[in-house]
Amino acid sequence: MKLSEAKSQFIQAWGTLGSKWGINRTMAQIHALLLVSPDPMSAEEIMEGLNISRGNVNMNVRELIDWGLVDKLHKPGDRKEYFVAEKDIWEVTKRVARERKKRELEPVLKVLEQVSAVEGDKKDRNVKAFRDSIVGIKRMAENADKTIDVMTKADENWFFGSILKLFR
Amino acid sequence: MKLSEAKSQFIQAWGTLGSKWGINRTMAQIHALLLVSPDPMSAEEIMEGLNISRGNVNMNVRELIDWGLVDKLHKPGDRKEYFVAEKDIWEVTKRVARERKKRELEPVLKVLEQVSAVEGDKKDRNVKAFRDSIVGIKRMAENADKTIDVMTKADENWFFGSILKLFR
DNA sequence: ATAAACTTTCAGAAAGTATTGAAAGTTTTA
DNA sequence: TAAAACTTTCAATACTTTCTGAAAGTTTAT
Repeated sequence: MKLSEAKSQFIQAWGTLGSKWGINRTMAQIHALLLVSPDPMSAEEIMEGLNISRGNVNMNVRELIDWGLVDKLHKPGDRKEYFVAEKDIWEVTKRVARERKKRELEPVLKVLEQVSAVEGDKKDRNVKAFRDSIVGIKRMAENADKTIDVMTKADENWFFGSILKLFR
Repeated sequence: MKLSEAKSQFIQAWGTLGSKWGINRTMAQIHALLLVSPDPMSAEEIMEGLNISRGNVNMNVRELIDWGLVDKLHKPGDRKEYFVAEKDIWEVTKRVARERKKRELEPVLKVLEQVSAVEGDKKDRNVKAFRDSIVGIKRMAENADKTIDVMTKADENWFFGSILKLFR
């Protein structure tokens, strides 16, 4: 397989994966493009590489920077801005986990906390069913939350090594 | 807080979470509704509970059944179909993990395998950057894959207990 | 066999999301 | 200071996904 073909297949696949995880397809594709590029790329180059507009590049690159997955940099003697992706995949994984925890898990935990305060007669089966469900979900969410905390401080080999050894 | 209010807040939050994870909002809401209901519900009841159409209920319930999160059941002497959600959240988590692994992780692993076969001169920095990236992502994906295998066979307390103890 | 009770389908409508591209904004150079 | 070289914004548009509801399909009871 030729490099150009391999690249485009990978970019395609990364975009598809992203869109199944609530991430804009183009954003994931830009990320993929930068991941496999040996050098920083300019907005122009990204536009050409993916056949998308300037505005689209700008928006999605900004979002990637926001997630901590891409950095902006300047080359001496050049006024263009260039973009590089964080290449360490474990670092990428941790940043995504941290970000999603903050944006998604934490808000849900807050709601779970609130709705736990449902007033109630223990004999009402509706109240009981609700409480039981919420308690279970809350425990699960708290476990996930703690696990992410731990993971985002760990080294990759240690983390997976330990888990996989444990359950062998 | 009153039960009705708590329920609707929870359903709302679950729907929002779902949509951020690439799951249809309504599907997540139906799931939430069934999760907190003490009894199986009919299509009619779901329609009323969420103010959605018959077709919409049918489609999304089918999808939930497909994911193994909801079961169809019949009450004796009643020709309507009723639906119940799996209430054990650890079981739910494992089924979702298994399903997403199959639908998303495995296809990506296949592509990574394929594009690893890029032909290449080791001196070409483009080839080298591509290879390095793909190798890293592949290793990460394989670790995730194995971890899910292990998790989907484990008991909740054992799984989280062990991880959290390990990193304390 | 047929009517009633229920479920499924699916084309079109509505809602939601992403993209473009031209205009406005900013920074640098001369 | 002015113009060139870039970057950012955003209203309009295109695209994608979801939802509706009426019609078609299926099952059950008599």
